[in-house]
Amino acid sequence: MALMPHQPNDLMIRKLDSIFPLSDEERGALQQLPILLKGIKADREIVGIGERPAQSCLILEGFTCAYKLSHLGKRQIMALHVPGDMPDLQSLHLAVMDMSIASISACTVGFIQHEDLRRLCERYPRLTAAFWRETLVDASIYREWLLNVGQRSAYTRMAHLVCEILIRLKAVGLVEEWSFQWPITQEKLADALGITAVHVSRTLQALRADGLIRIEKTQVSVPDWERLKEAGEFDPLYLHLQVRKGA
Amino acid sequence: MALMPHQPNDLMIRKLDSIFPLSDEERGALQQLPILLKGIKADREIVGIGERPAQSCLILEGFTCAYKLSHLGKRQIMALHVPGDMPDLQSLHLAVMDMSIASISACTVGFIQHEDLRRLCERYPRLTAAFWRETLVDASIYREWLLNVGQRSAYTRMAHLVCEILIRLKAVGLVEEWSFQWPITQEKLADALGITAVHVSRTLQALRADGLIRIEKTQVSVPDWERLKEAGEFDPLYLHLQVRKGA
DNA sequence: CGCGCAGTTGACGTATGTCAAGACAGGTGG
DNA sequence: CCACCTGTCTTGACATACGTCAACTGCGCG
Repeated sequence: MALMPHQPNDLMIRKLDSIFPLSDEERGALQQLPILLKGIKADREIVGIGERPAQSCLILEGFTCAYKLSHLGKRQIMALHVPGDMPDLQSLHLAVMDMSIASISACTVGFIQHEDLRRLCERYPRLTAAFWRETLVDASIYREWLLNVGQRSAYTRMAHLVCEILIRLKAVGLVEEWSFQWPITQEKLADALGITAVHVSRTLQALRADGLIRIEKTQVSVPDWERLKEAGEFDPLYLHLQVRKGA
Repeated sequence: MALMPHQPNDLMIRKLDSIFPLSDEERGALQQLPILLKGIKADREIVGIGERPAQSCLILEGFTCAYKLSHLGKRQIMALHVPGDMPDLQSLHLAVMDMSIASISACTVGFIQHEDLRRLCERYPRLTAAFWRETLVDASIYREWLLNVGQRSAYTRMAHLVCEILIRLKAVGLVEEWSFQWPITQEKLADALGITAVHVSRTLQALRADGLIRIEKTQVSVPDWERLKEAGEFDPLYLHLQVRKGA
């Protein structure tokens, strides 16, 4: 398994280092950062809207999501998080949570005190930049989801989401042979895509019939990446996975 | 007029100071920041997707928007910017633009070199935090728009957008008597809300018929704020306009 | 004066929602 | 080990918010 749940600091260090090469000193400082591990069952709220957390969390295993409710009780999932993500890093500078974070599968989460993060940022400005950048990538993903939900058909939207999750999981070593574990119900997919669960069912069937995805239990496989990418109008630029060099 | 286009630094200082009280030294440093002014006509691209800007911009007068296109050429406007906003501050840490910025009315924009911003941030960590926070508020607005586009009816969406613009303009002193200048076409509203221009027309008529808004040329008036707020399911929490005190 | 863009209106089409019934699978208790 | 139960997914019939197309109006600008 590429994931190392018992070394949460390493997961964070590897992720930051991959786009923002760290010095030994910075690496050492991150290694020292206290992270409190916690196992969480599926469908549990981790942070609620309106709260004022004194810590941020780091996903180590499993999946979480960020969501809000409309007045009619309809839920919009605004982001899905995979291992390595820090879903509420924003709370470091925005006192009040404007969304809720919940687990969508059983997961392991690490908690980091804001106090510790602030100290770290004060001493290492480059780490500040790295964390800031993380939140900017989150924002970029929100923008792409807006395009997805606002302008694309259910079919394209779904294909796009599968592409995104595949690439993000690949980046943390959780994809093998174009195949990955993705324990998510159709109802949650519906909330993420802004359609109904019934329509998710039909849309997935269409994607399967077209040979773009295969699903067995919670295992998703992509037999033809190029075709899925095209169907989802997917361009990974918005994930900012590399610091693209040159002009 | 509350706006001072000839003192761009002041606009920025006032905005940052209002949520993040600045020391005299920080204020002085911001005052020194070179800002290059430029007048821009309506419907001009200011920064394009794929570019690698060496500067960020600050809106001084008028309105701009951030957008992307789907493969079918449909446009999603992901954000509207009002005076005081920095639409592409993100480019400070994300090398490649993942969206385009364009004027939606004639406007005055100030350009700030990344180099200068970086120097400023290195010397004044609290300013780093303030700028970081700005980008976090942008992200929060994207999230609310996702909820808006994904889960609410056209009628509610439109009411919500009007509420948001009113509050944001109010924050920079551009609202008088629940009334403000908003030179935006219905086609652009359509692109922002993820509906068609024809449907915008009908929706605005419904809002007018219900006495929630009045429109004369480019002047928008809100006769009954409480009712509009309710119709738009609007809660300004997500704008993070104050650092809410206490638990 | 007239061109052109923005907005309006009506008729009609459709992607997606709603409701409701049934199938299936996984977990639990007897 | 079976029986049951609950949550998830599927399927069909039908409803609707919103899209599409096209014609028309009005107004600002050259």
